[in-house]
Amino acid sequence: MSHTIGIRQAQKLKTRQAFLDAALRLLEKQSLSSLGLREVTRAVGVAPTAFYRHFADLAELGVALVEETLGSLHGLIAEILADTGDSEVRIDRTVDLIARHVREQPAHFRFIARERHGGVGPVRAAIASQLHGFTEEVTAALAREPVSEGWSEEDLRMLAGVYVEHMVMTASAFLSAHEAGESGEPGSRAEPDEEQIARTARDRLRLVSLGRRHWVARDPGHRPS
Amino acid sequence: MSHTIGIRQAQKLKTRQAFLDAALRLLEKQSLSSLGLREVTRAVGVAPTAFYRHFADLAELGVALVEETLGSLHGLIAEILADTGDSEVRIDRTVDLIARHVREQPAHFRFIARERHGGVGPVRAAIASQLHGFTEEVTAALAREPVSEGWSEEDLRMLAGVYVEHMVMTASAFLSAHEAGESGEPGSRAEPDEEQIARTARDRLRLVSLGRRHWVARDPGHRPS
DNA sequence: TGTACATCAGTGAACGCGCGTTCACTGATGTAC
DNA sequence: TGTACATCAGTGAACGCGCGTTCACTGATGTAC
Repeated sequence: MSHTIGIRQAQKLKTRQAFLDAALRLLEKQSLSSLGLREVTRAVGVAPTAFYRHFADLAELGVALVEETLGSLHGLIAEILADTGDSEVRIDRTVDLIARHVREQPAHFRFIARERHGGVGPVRAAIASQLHGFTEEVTAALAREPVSEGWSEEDLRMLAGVYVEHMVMTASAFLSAHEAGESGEPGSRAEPDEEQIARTARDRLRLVSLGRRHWVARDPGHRPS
Repeated sequence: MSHTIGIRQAQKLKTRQAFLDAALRLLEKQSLSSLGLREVTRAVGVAPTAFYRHFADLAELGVALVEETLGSLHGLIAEILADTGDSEVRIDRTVDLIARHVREQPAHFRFIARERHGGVGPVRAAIASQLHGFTEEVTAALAREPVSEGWSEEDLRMLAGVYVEHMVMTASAFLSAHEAGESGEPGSRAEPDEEQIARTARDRLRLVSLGRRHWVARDPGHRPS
């Protein structure tokens, strides 16, 4: 091989990953703006100062975490979009896919839900940028479908946005179910369980699907841009 | 009068309100979990210890803030629902109403968006409870409309959830527009302006409206509860 | 109405603590010859 | 391959600071008679 990465670089990457993992775990119970630098280094088992070899501050770590988290989701998006055909089956598969991913890596989804509107600007911006990218991907995929004939670019983008928002919202709902399921839920109001959430998510997709089928483009002369 | 509230009690309420106002202002730039007790008392202009005369901790203040914020929104919900008829006009009015409220009290909406999935449990619970209440109100209002004939309770609740989520989402989108508008926006990607957001919000409502019109209840024999 | 005592919203000093950041360092890894 | 120097990921002591919470207090307001 031309150049295997050195021991030093490999160890550095390992430590960096340890920072990301530890932070993600700590962020299950709190938000990024209340997370402490020393808290993270303590969890990793290194001196506080070691942190600065990898990140300038916690916001930078947060942005890295966004990229790791949402980068891994491009696969999910592709998987959903590949599942073609606008049938009941497709809707079922989509919702199951989201449910499974949330069950498998809840911390990642919780992090995104929490920081999407959280108190750390650069992290909010990174999430917004990634979600925007998802919407673009979905828009392009929708444009390829025969059903989309006659749809304007703007309308397709709107529809794609609905799907992406629905995905985020459904993931967040599944998370609430897990949370409520963990505690003895002595609360007054009964939390919906995973199957109820899945049913609602499917119905929402059906609703949107129906709307899509009957969509009529607005008069293009109205409010020309 | 039988019993005017005393000077002492009046002063106490005034101070309490000052706490809420100061906190809400500070929370425009950060999240509740990073807000400091001393930060709030400093903004109000009282000694740190005065805080404990009103709240046990910042989570309790947060919950009070949720009640103040979302309590004031019941009016908005009622206003939207009173605006009957499933027409273009109704959709326009609804979106305008949200836009106006967000413009008038952005801090309240930002607080809800931020803390809905934030790091403070009791506050999350309080927001969830209020939004659940909104959904119930909307469900009841939808049930009263003639169009809803043949709809199951569960389907109506699903539809109501879509409307409430759409409201929250639209409010949050308007907030992003204000944020981006304030800075010189040197960012790479151009943020949509208020009119673009409004147009997308209206289109989404149209999509849902179409779906509603063509809705067919699932086979009730499927998955009996 | 006037007086004597009770209440309690807000004070201010004091505390111990964990924070983020600095700095000079160490010793394993990398590189040039 | 062996040696001598350079790099740099991680160390550990030290710093000044603001935090949340405690406590005994003060003095205006409330109340009983």
